[in-house]
Amino acid sequence: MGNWLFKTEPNVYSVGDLARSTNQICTWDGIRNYQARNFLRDSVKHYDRVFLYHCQCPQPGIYGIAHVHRAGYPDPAQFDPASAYFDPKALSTAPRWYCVDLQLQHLLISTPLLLPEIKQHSELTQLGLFKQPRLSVVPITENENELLTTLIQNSN
DNA sequence: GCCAACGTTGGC
DNA sequence: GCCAACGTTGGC
Repeated sequence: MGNWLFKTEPNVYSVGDLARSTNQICTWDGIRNYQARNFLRDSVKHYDRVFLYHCQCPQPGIYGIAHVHRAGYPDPAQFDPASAYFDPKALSTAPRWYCVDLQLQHLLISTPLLLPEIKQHSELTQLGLFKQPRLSVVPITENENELLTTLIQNSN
């Protein structure tokens, strides 16, 4: 069972948007970075746990927890000329980009785990969030998962 | 808006 | 395949 942290800009897509969608399920599409693509295609599995992180906003932090409802499959947006995520070089026979479906488990909008608190914990300084700040899909170790979960439970 | 880090592109 | 130029990311 894997654990992950996915970043999103709430102006583009937020945990609140996910909470309002049908069955609280969404397609996590539009990832256009090869390392993140490889994770989505090869490593993110059904029922894996995903911490949802809001970035590029006044108070960056974890605003929700989801699980993987459907593991990696070709991102439909790459084939859609009307989509901002359209990729003319992607072929249906050779997709370039992958997505997963997420289902929301815990909405933390009113009690997020904010970045300054995450940074206070020395055990979390090795988070992929900090080691690979450009990556929007990063793995979380089991120890990190447990600590993040405890911190989130304590504030809820 | 700034800036550091780092990914991508394209000429050679 | 190298590498300079350029683009993107994300905290502040």
